[in-house]
Amino acid sequence: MSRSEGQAREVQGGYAKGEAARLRILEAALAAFGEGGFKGATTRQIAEAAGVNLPALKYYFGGKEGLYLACAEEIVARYRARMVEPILQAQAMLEALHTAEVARDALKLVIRALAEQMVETREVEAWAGFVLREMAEPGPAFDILYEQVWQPGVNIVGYMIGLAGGLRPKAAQIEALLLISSLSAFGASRPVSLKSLGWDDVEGERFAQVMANLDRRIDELA
Amino acid sequence: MSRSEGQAREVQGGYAKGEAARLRILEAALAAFGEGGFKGATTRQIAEAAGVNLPALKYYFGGKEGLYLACAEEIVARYRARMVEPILQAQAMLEALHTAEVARDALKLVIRALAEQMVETREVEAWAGFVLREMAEPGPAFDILYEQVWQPGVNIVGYMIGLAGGLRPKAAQIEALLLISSLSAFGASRPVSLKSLGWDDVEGERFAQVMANLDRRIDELA
DNA sequence: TCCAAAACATATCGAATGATATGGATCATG
DNA sequence: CATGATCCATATCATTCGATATGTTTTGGA
Repeated sequence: MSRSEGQAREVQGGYAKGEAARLRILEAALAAFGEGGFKGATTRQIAEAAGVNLPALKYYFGGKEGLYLACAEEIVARYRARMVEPILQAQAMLEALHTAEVARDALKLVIRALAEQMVETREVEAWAGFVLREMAEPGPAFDILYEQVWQPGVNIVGYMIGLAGGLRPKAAQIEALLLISSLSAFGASRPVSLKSLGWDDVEGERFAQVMANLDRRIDELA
Repeated sequence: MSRSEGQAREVQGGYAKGEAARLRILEAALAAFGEGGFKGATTRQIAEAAGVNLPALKYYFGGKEGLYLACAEEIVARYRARMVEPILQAQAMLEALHTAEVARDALKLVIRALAEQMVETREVEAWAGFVLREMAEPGPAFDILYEQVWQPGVNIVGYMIGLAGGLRPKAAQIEALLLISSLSAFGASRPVSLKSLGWDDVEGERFAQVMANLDRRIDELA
């Protein structure tokens, strides 16, 4: 008897080989789910992309849905890894000097970090699709993504917008939603945005141009 | 021999009964594809929701993909029906008086019309999902939606932003993308936005609050 | 070296899905 | 009312998909 019910396996021993395969599967699944959503991606396609055979998915993740949830947790982990520092820094700035101007600078920091996540690599294009899809049509991973990524993000941005200037609390919340949603232009729907702009990437000077627009918008909150 | 190759049927005679069924199928398909995307929706589910049997889909639309394309065309038609008037009005305003202030007012008109489409009904929530999904991951209907809906929308908004104030042409294009994308907060991902705001709809006073934010943003373009 | 745990592979099953063959019911019109 | 076009229903096929039963190879520690 290997492992009990259809549950996923938990790493325990010092076996390193399997962990590598686990990661390959996770990576392939992130890309596949990000593109096609839960139903759009097939287990065979993921297995092939990861260079493993079909039962490996059950072996490591218990099945398709387990793999999907594991992807959500991985996204949360990566999001946190990238956002913890800028958010801490923003909070430090605000504790040191509690003015509207500092709030705007702190907000720029956070928005820049979010934007960098959106733009970074092809890999991120996948998880942006994953998150936005799950927010649009709640699936198995909705709760974890909403509570761990979306809601905290909207809250902190809304809070800072409130401190930043002339918006009343509700208007600040709405502004936070609009601001974060506008980032999706370079997240999930980036290919289209690039086509509209006649660009073929969003790096260097081009990323700076986008950030200039976002920064200007934050300055206008004064 | 009824009709030639797997092609869809074209209405010709004065038969009215079939047209009603055709519309029921189209409506059900819009909702289903809007929620789950091309692969996420099943033909049986659509047929049942429309109150017809399975072969009816082939009979009227030639198959699943034909139905999908018909949905895209229907979306284009509805979009045009709602946007033609505000766009004509905006153009008339600009022809009468070619100033930045008028441009901002004209832009408010167009953005309001777009926002109303996003907010309107549950029905629109479906096609917003349809369009955004197709923009995120190009499928069979990408071309028609991009050329007939997305690109013209971005262009006209970008043009007006350019007229509206202090943005250089490229910055105006970027701003147009950000502005339109921010509307998706109340389009595809509306349920989440409502949850974040503690609202249960976006009507009346609440829609006015959202529009106030958007209008303020347009005023700040000066 | 030995062996149990861990990792991988082959083959196949049952359900769901898109499609369609085939025939019957309904409708508009001469 | 007869007749062909239009519309609808039953039954079934071939694929694809997720899952898993079963057995083999590899790994790392005693």
